[in-house]
Amino acid sequence: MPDLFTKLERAAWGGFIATQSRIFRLIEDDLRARFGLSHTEFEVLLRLYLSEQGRVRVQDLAARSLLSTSGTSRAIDRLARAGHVERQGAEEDGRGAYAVLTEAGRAHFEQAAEAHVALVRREFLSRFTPEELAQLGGFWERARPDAQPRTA
Amino acid sequence: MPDLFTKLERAAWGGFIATQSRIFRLIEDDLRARFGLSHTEFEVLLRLYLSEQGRVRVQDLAARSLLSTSGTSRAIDRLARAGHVERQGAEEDGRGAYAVLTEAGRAHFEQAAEAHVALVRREFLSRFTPEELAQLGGFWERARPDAQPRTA
DNA sequence: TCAAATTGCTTGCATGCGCACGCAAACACA
DNA sequence: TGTGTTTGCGTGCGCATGCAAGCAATTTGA
Repeated sequence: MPDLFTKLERAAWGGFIATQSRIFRLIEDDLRARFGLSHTEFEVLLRLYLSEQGRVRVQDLAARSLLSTSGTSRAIDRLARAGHVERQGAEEDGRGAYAVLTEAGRAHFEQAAEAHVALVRREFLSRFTPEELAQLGGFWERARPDAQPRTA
Repeated sequence: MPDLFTKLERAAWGGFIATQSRIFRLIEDDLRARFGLSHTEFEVLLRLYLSEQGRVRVQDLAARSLLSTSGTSRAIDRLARAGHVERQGAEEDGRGAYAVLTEAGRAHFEQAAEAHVALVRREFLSRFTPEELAQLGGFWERARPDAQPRTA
């Protein structure tokens, strides 16, 4: 491994890793300290917030996140204990369950989201010009699984 | 949050997140399935491999990784059980302990590292031209904590 | 010189996670 | 309608992790 990557590759990949781990740690710590939320819980609240009625089926939450169904179920447990969401049986399917954002949860999330965005701007986005941001966006498009490598 | 980010920001930041989580998942799964290693354990082996004598003090390992001292201690436990490393008391300090790479561990790591590099190339590096890789490297420099935001 | 403070590492405990499993509801289909 | 299968969710279990505490070795300082 010491020489398996070229200098160029090391700068591109190693920097990616370093940046990612640094910023994620900051986000985790900030959300936990100021809002009592894990990144996972924040993601769940985000999905609920973006949804029409502020409610989403457990399964849909799991599918959209990186969490398993059981992990999602437990995240909802924690959020429910904190009063941010409530469980609600699905009328149209007796097996199903909704997680529903409470008013308190909505307010709490809005504050957390604002802080989150500020942190991402401060630690990441603000370092680049608009042109560079667009360029980054283009890079990520090409990093997607279905995209083709340069040398096919 | 729905409109807290601009389109431009969303492309740059959201793509970063998506790329990161996708590739890390691939790496984790591959290392686990083919080499029985977690990313954490791989990191520990890497540090040992890069060291002079194939041995590093527990504390130094912890400082370089994202793991706590206790987490490092347990990672060494697992690697020792698998025969990849051995513990060795420090001659110069009776409290200290080295993790030492065994020959088997070295061979195992070399294979894992090769596979790791291949995966990173296939899923990430190969998507970019050398110029773009250099550009990415430059971006990560500016994303470092000590770097200044564009608009100071 | 020797007791107090510090250091290096390990261990008990609590937490979050995924996997496998269980239960109940829904569906398929004869 | 009845039975076998599938689906949606929650729960038991094992594992990895961080924090706080413990233990032994070293360093400090009067």
